[in-house]
Amino acid sequence: MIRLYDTLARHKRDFVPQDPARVTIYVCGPTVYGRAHIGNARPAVVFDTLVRLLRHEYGEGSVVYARNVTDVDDKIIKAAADEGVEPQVIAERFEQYYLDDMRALGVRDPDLAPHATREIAPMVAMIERLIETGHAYAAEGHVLFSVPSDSGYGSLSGRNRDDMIAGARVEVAPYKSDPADFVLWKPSEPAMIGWDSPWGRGRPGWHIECSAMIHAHLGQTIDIHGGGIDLVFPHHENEIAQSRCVHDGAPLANYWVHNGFVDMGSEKMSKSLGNVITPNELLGMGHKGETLRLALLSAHYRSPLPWTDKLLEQSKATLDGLYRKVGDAEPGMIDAGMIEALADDLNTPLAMARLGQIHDPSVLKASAALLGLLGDSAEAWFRGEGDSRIDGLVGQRDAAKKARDFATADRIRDELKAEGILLEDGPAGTTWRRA
RNA sequence: GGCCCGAUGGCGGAGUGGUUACGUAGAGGACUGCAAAUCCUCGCACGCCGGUUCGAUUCCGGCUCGGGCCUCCA
Repeated sequence: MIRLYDTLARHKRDFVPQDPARVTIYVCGPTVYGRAHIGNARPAVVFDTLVRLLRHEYGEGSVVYARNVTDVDDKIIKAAADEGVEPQVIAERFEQYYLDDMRALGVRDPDLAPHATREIAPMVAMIERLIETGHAYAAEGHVLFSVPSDSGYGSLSGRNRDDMIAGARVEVAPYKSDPADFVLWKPSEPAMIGWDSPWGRGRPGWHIECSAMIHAHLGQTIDIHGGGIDLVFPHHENEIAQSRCVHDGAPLANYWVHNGFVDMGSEKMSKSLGNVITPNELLGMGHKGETLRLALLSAHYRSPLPWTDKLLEQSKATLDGLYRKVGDAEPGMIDAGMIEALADDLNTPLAMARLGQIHDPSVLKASAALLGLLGDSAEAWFRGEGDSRIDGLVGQRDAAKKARDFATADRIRDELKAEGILLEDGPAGTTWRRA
């Protein structure tokens, strides 16, 4: 039995899917206007791990995982204008980068990747329905969701309308009939990307996108909805309101799962704070994707994760040890203790501890796969590309050692060490690996 | 101001009302030509003050500090 902390219920709950043969999970994906940073990578890795666990529990083909791509958005429009290209050019470029970066971290592609620009019709239909039922209204080319029309509003984030208005930091637009109302549709100027609609040419608001695509691809009520903790309000709160009002009160998701932030120094990593580091940069510095993945899984997903060089060192050292142990084993049985740890609200640190206790290499290999780790051969992990020059030098040193010319042997070893090649003399001869 | 989290050994990080987390770093030993790897051993860790209890790092209250959200945000 898998247990998950449900943000809506505010405690851990036994996970019971509506249909074990079709478990549905939707995670908010990237808005593709820039390169993903390591904080953006956390939900991708966390939910990839959750999906691996679900597939193990319910069967490979019994889980439908959707992660959307927001490819129309004001930041994309701005980036496109800055470069003098169409928004689509920006969106396609950064989506590709995103996929490349996430794959490098061992994140498998989702089953479905709906794009906002390809799903305008369902969004318009949903907005029309909201207007018909009195939950939305058109004003000055905009369509707004009427928050006072939804009595259940605020249940996810735990805040009421008065709190929101009292704490509002943004000026209220004049066309809103209530300060808490949010945009479903906004007008586009003639030169700007847009679609025709009953309310004139325009583009969708951010929140309606997810509601409409979830309904179109996964159904009225899904099992799990995931995303970063910052999406709880307003994004997910608004999704809930839209979907519930359209579907006669049916819940949008039965479980709400949110990951915590990656911290840089003493504050969160975010583009607006300008303190980001990207997987792309880290990969370029010689760190391996798997090291980044382990680092992201080293804390429980709901805790903040401080990102430091030391964390990367320690993650790398841990993987070195695990790869030494696993060698070139074929996957066998999965360790029950590891599954138990993951099933308890995806306790990856505990799962890692269990992993370290496994002695059988084939059990280790199979168990680590559930975390998306140890997928390489030890050979590939330690050496990467083969290198005949190094093999030659190792041979020379071997000969020197046999002749008891340790000065020469040590010189060769030191020279290789200077370029990051470590030699190890074992009973079966000398092996080398990259630091 | 409103709402919500967290505080564990050098570092990262689980967990538990009374017994070893684990990883990483470090110390000592074995092994080794020397290293590396490996194996063995080691370190009075649970923010502060009260309370409950035979006993609290673990439960309750207060405090201090740190962090997040309050319509850009994973």
